[in-house]
Amino acid sequence: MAPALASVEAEASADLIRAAGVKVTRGRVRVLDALHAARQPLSHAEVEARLGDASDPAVDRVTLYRILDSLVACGLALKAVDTRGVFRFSAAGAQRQHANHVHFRCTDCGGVFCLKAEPPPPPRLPRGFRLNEVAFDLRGTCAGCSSRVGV
Amino acid sequence: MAPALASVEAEASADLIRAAGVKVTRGRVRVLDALHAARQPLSHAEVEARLGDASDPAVDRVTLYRILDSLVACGLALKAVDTRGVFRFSAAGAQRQHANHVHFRCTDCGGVFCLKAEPPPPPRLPRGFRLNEVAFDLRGTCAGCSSRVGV
DNA sequence: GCGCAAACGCAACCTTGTTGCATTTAAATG
DNA sequence: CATTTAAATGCAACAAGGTTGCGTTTGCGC
Ligand SMILES: [Mn+2]
Ligand SMILES: [Mn+2]
Ligand SMILES: [Zn+2]
Ligand SMILES: [Zn+2]
Repeated sequence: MAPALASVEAEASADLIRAAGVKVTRGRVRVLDALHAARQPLSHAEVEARLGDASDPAVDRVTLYRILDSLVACGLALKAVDTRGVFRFSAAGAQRQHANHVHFRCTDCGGVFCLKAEPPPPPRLPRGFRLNEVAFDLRGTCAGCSSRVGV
Repeated sequence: MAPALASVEAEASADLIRAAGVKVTRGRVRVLDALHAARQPLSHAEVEARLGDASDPAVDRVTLYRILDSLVACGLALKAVDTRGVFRFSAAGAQRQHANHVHFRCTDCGGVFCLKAEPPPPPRLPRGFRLNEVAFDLRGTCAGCSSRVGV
């Protein structure tokens, strides 16, 4: 099990990056891997946390910004802004993953939880409005944060 | 034309603020006025620019942030994030209570439109989760932005 | 008018993201 | 494999947008 050499996922990411026509670097492979493994779009800070320990940053902060933008530029990742105004990145192809169900967003920890229920059909829109996406979000405190309220 | 005293619009804004149950201050009146006069949702910087000259700031930067949030909190304004991740504010229509209806959020201009439909009852949550707020948002392009696509 | 909670102004701070520049490296070439 | 070079990286400095803490002022109920 020890991943002494490149894992299968890392090889797949490397191939994607090569096919996209840009240089294959350790940073890009690890970041694209992280995006593929994630169940939700990740912020810069979240990618950073998944890559290296706080003591061993794995990639420089600025380099990570540039890696993320380069993956977007070559079409391997998507960039979108979240409700707090922070950019989030997802591996291309996984973007429609969360279109058909309800989400619970914890206002304490920022965590997103996918619920089983699917959103109801959208109401009729005024003339000229064009619908792109339906977001049915519940906001509150998740189980983890609720339990450690008083510590 | 010289607005030596309070204008008609300022009086209307003051009334709205009073009716919302919060203190009527010069800053709040001027900001709500600016939001009503604007054709598009305004960022903090844009409100600031409309209020005072660069030499005479009219309201403090931090106070303006707090005024904008207070108008949102009492339902007189709506807050949304634009594609750059910057918050934009718009005057709310007749409704002051936005928890009980669906919103359409224009991803082009950041505009928020209150729809008539009310959100469906939330699905059952996993054990330990505490619900605080339900947001049923439709995202897309508003009529105004749709029509000036090619122009 | 008086009193007080609410709002304000100011300084400091934080988070997210960008720019400039010197150094390193992927990978093309021979 | 060695050479070469454009692209990628690391680090420092910077910038915009937004928040926190705290002492002072003010709207407004009495
Ligand atoms: Mn989901
Ligand atoms: Mn920002
Ligand atoms: Zn619009
Ligand atoms: Zn509304």
